Amino acid sequence: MLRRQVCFALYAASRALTDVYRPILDEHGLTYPQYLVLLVLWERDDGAPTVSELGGQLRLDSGTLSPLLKRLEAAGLVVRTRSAADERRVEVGLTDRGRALRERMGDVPRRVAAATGLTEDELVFLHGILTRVTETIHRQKEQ
Amino acid sequence: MLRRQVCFALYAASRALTDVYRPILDEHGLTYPQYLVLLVLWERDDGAPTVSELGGQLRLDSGTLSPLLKRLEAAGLVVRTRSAADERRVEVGLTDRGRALRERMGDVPRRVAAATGLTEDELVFLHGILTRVTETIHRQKEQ
DNA sequence: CCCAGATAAGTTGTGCACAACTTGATTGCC
DNA sequence: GGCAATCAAGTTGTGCACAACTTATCTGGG
Repeated sequence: MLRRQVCFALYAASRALTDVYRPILDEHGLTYPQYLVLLVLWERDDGAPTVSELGGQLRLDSGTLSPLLKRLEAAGLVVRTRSAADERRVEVGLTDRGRALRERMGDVPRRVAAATGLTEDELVFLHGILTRVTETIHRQKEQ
Repeated sequence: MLRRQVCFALYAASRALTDVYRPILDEHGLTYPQYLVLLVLWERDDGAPTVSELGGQLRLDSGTLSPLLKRLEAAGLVVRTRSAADERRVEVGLTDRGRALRERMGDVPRRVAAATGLTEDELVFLHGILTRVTETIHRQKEQ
């Protein structure tokens, strides 16, 4: 009964994969959600996104992001600055240390993918199906 | 970069699906992990499993389960009793109220599956791949 | 029989997630 | 220009997850 539920499979797989990340990210003193935030920042080093923009990409709200970003700032990886144009916004930018981390963590995705034991094709397929589930759900919620 | 990672897709899909469960489970005053515990108990109403056995099925430790079970007990859905044979163990059994809930929640899986927008075949395939990922990871960890 | 090591559950502390709320800034309608 | 509605970020409170530790019980080798 439990074993047949896709939802449990998804929940268990997500936690199992986080278990794979944990020791790897721990070498850099990061948690998985912190790593995700850095991925977004590395991707668009041009303009520093606001907390909301980060939340839009990761689907996390300020209740989660505010303390997380405070910890990343305390670790010297990001800086938070009030926008001059709109004082409500807070822009999140990388420090040199945060930027430098990108190179040192370049092999993380490959190491994790290897630990899943899936082929390239399976990973692509899995990615497609999961993304579709997520988008279907979010589309329904907006209506 | 972020969008391409299977791990993010898995993390996002898992949270999206929990979002689908939340309002449905909320009707019964349950959280998703609490619902999973009840699924295990409903499945084997013969013998009351111990905390460890529950943890083995759900891959959760006593640090997570102890307070969760205390809340389920406070809600009148389960009872925890020290095993007579081995006083270290605590057996988790259903109350009448906990058993009765099974009927009332019978349509939950169908309602959630519908919200994913996936076909039956896709759900089966997704389940297979996710289970395999989880087991591959856990097998590696044990070695 | 005894006690060292193992085992089961619980506790403590940290870090997400998320709901509900607060505070301060901005926008649009009049 | 004034102010109600909106919006961005942060705060508070609850409930997982999980590591590290504590306490109580059990087991097996000597």
